[in-house]
Amino acid sequence: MSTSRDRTARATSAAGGIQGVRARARQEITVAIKDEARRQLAVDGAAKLSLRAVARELGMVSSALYRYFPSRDELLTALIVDAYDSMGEAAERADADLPNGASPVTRWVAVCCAVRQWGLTHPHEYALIYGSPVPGYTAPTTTIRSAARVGLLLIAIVREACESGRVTLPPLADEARPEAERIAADLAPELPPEVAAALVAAWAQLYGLLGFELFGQFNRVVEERAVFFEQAVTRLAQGVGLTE
Amino acid sequence: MSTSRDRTARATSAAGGIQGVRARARQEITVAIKDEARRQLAVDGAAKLSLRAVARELGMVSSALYRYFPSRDELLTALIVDAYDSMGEAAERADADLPNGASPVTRWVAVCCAVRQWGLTHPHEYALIYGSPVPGYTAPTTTIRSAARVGLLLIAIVREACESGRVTLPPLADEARPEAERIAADLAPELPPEVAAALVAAWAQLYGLLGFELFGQFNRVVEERAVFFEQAVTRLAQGVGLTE
DNA sequence: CCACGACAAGAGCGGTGCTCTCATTTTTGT
DNA sequence: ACAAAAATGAGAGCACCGCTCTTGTCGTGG
Repeated sequence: MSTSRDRTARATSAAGGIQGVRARARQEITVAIKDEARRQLAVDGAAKLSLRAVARELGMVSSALYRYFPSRDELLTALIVDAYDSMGEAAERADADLPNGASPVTRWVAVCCAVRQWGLTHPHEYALIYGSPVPGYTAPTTTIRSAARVGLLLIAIVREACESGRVTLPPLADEARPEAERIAADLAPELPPEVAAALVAAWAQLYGLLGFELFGQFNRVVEERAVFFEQAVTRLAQGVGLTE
Repeated sequence: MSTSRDRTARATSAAGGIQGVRARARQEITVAIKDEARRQLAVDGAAKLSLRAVARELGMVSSALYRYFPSRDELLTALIVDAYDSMGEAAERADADLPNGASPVTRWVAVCCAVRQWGLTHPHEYALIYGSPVPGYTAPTTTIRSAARVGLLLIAIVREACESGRVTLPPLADEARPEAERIAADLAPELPPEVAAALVAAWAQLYGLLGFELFGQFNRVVEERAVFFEQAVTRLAQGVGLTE
């Protein structure tokens, strides 16, 4: 009788920690699944990611996997969120690693290059998030926070540059003003409308450059891709009005 | 006896034309397969395109389809080539439809808008060619001719603008010069290196803008996408040095 | 201590891409 | 003109896929 009490106690304190062994195991298995899936993703690409193969590799039967992810798409969604976060973190770290007084242009270029570097290191994950997310599909709310990290960082850089008077941009054509004002109001009210609009455009263009490099469109066209990219994103910085 | 001769004769002249009935049938069935595949692509996206479903819809058995396309990937490649051509044709027509003395900037914007319009009309086909073509994959030689059409058109516009002295761009930073010269030499020897390099960057950036719109990255960010796009590609034109 | 709920395992369903064999039909060489 | 050769279609079958359902086991909370 005392033994059984001991066992119960152990289950909810010593061995299991605060959550109990089961909750702990669930968490561990969940990340194991994601890790293995990410591994297969990096090798074969998203199209060939197979729940059965993941399960097989983990020594479990495929149906067991559905206790952790209700479908293959849900697994992919989880990988997407992780990828956004991984990329966002890389970008933020690149910015944070800069010496304190770094100029806005320097920060902008550093962040862009960090994004590129992340993409080069994780091409399939990049394809997963910026490739072809089924046209018509809108990301679940849980992803948008992670997805926005790089964008928010770029906004912050430009905002700070703005506040110290290091952003100048010619005024907008009349027909483009209203939408620019809308964008600025939604995205960064502190920014002049023409800067906010230019920033959104530059943001998209950055991923155009990177996508072309990663997806082979630059094959036999651009060779020295690092210098080409740096040159292009420097001009992008000028395009949003960053002057130093 | 005369009947058998007649039948033979018909087979190689009247009914079959110069090529024989079989070659003709092969051609027709090939396009029928591609049409049906394109139909399914437009509905469900590339991931769900299924040879069996195509065969079923065409009233043939799935194995018969392999007489026309050796694999699902080959079918997709054929669709890719057609998509590039369709898009290239749309762009070329938009340029050709302009009044004769249209300025380079006007032509540039018109071509970009035509590309956008094509993408909006064929989102899944756009995703097929500019989405995620398996990182590491290099397009078969047959596709590059079709893939280059829009690019060549943009080059032509800039070249003509250049010849009439309507292109000016600040000189390049030293470290970016060699690669710019390489690009110019390979792509358009008539163009100044800084223009050629800027053109390649603008080309990629155009697809960044379009991809973000088509793939939902602009959801809840940009609303008036047509005016935003036109504004952005106008600035892209300025970025390659087009002045009017 | 026990009933409940989380879990792993297995069988199974309908689908996929692709291969192989076999009969039929067209083309082609003599 | 006829037989050999090549092209085509049909069908069965293999291995794999995502996903569901049932069954038995084992932590866990009342």
